[in-house]
Amino acid sequence: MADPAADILAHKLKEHSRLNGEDVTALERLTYHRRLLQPNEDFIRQGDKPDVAALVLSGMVARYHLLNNGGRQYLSFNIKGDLPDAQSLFLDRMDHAVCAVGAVELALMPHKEITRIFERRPAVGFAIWRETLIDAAIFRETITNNSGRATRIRMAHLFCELFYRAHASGLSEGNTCSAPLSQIQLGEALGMAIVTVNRTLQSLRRARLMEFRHGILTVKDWKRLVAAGDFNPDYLHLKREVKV
Amino acid sequence: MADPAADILAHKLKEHSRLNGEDVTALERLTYHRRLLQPNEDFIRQGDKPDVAALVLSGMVARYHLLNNGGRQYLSFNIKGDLPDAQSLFLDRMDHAVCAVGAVELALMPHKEITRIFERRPAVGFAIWRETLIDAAIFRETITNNSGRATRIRMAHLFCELFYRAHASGLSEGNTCSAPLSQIQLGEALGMAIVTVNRTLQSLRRARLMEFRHGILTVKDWKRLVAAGDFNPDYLHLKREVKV
DNA sequence: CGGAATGTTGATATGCCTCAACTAAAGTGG
DNA sequence: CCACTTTAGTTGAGGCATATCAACATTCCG
Repeated sequence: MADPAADILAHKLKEHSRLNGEDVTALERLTYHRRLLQPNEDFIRQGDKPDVAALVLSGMVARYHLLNNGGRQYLSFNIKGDLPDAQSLFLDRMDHAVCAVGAVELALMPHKEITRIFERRPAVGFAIWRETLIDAAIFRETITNNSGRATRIRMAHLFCELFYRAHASGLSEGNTCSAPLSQIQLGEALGMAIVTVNRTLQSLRRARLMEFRHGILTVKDWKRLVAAGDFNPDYLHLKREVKV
Repeated sequence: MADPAADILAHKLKEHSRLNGEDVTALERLTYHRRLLQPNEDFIRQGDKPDVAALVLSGMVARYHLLNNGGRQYLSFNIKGDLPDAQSLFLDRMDHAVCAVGAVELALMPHKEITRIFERRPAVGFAIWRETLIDAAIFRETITNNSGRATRIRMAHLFCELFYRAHASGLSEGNTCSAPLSQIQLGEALGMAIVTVNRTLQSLRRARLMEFRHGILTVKDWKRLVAAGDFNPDYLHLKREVKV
């Protein structure tokens, strides 16, 4: 019987790539080591040299930079099916850290086993490559979001992305999804002071676009939230249209 | 005789990856079509579906997003040896545009020929994959730079990166390098108003850290510029130490 | 030489950060 | 289980950095 982690991985890669039966079989033969993370626990630190790659099975992880002034800059958030450190397959040292947001379950796969698959099943390699390219596309969008958009638009955009990606991966429940972030963390992701985060959240709530409480995002009016966030999901490069 | 473009490509990939003689031979057998771009000319637009990948032979190209409000957000700048649209090998549609900054010479290589190399020379595929991963690392650093750092640090960091990368590719001349950007473009890269760009440049010049005039960056005091920009080149993932 | 784009300077406005105080919730130990 | 401590969230006031506006200088380019 195949490890359920293999299903999660195969399912995720099929969101954007084509895999045949043998490709999936190769994924099923990988070794998956379980690891549980406490909320806020660091999984990888800047400078580490991992020899395994992680697959998120449940919960949310965050990638971040430490700033010289002691601050923290969140770079992206990853959910079930994501490979937050796939880059470590080809970049020796981590240039950023990865931590758990809320409780997290990971599956760890040895680099050597993964790269060995690439020799016989190039399509698997291309799918994971594509996964890292989508990652990069999300980083680009974040540059634009954090540099070029006003605070309210910026925050709406982040929540659009979080909900859309959760929804596309089947993790939304009705008009809600889990995002166990504090306002402090939102500020460190969006480059805003906490006070501003708080007031911007209130503004979005008063406008009946969305609510965010206790780590639960509730979308009240998707269409207007998308408009308020200048959100266009093309950059996520999903194979199928995702209806919200 | 091999196309000089092949040398440029092989040389670039060797900045971070190991290639053997056969790998280089494979690169030499690629078809390289020349294309010249005028200053400011768009090479690819958002939504395009390229079937060739570009190699920068000379000059500088910029990748950018168009904003809904008509503005422009520059995402990164690429110089000789860079592959600004390598992602198009595996992502159908461009989620951003690429334009020339100053006059540019490109070599275009058919996607099909490149992916055919991957079958026989996986090391070439991994090297180009690594190239796209370094790209992503630079995007991450840009998120941090534009979201988490004050204007003066932010600008110093950008110039550190531009100089360091030019220097690593052998494109610096003494303590200067070419960066044919206008102050308007700097503002659109850093998320600053033009007036602020102008005054921040003056501040860096008065402090005798650097000068930027007529598209020429002159480093007056590298050590202090690095300190002023919180610059640490680890994120560029170069194989060798680069002494400035 | 004239017109457009870019760069420079000064003055003003404002969005957001900082500071501060307080409330609410969550986690801890007796 | 409840006092206690800590962390997260909320509200108000004030100041500063940076955007915006406006005028002018300079360079570029036809």
